[in-house]
Amino acid sequence: MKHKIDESDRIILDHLQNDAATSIHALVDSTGLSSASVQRRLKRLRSDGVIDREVAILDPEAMGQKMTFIVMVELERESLDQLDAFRRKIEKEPHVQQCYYVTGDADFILICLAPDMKAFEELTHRLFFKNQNVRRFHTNVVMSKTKTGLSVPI
Amino acid sequence: MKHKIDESDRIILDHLQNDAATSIHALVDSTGLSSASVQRRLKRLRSDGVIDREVAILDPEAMGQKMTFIVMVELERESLDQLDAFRRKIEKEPHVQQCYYVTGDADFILICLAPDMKAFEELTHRLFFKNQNVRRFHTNVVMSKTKTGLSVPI
DNA sequence: CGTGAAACCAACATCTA
DNA sequence: TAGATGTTGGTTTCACG
Repeated sequence: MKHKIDESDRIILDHLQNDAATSIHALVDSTGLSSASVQRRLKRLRSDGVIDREVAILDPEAMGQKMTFIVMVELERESLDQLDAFRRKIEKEPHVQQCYYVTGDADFILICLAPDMKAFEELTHRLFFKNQNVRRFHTNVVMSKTKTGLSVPI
Repeated sequence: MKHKIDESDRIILDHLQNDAATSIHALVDSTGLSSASVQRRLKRLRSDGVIDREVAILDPEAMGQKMTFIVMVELERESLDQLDAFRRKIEKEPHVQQCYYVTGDADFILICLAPDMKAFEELTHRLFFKNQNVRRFHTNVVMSKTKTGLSVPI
């Protein structure tokens, strides 16, 4: 459970979060460990949840999702029930890519994808305007993405 | 280059963005296509950049990055040079996971990771306080992550 | 459908903190 | 003593032709 991550682990993880298909042989080369040892470490890193999952990153543009929006949402009432209700709604909405519950003026910050403005407007209707518990929301349109990904500093 | 994505592609991509290690056989089953066809499609999806890359998602907590911050940054002057300079700085900073250039009050919105408050404070010094061109910045601390990932709606 | 490469797994001896 | 390592070898899986 408690996983002490040493230098070799770091090397392995650094490779994998750039390319999940890195061969064991390549990891053997860069760590200096044996193949068996690398395999054991990999297994542990996965089962301990250090490696959460391995996924393909798709290009949103190519998938027709040409626009990205960052939305700050302020709720009317912040009871636990209301928060959960909102979360559940978000969970089911594929156009919301990320959702953070935060301190400060806003309650939630969302990152949304949509094919165009019209689609986004419809999304805001579904999620916010029709939702009594949303006091207000504020949208920033993304002009360009300087950095994406979910890389963790090693 | 221009990639027309049909229903079978969608099925394939949907699987892969949940699990990059999905076997070709599994894709054959869910698409009804032949093994060869799935392989061809896969190859094209990759070379056309629809599949940008395949990566391991690490658990930030397990890596000692227990805190997440969302930072709105407003620049002093928005000349192209200034924007690029800022971008370059961000690019090199591993603790900045994502960076978006946006419309609205803020110029940039960042998502940052740090082990603790102290480390984040140091980050703000490096990136913002010491930077003449940053007029102001505003931080939201993430209390919980309702939704993470970079999944694209299919 | 067959083939070869790679990943997987188990067993055992060694080393050391 | 408990845990991690390297070696070996056998088995399985899977992509690819």
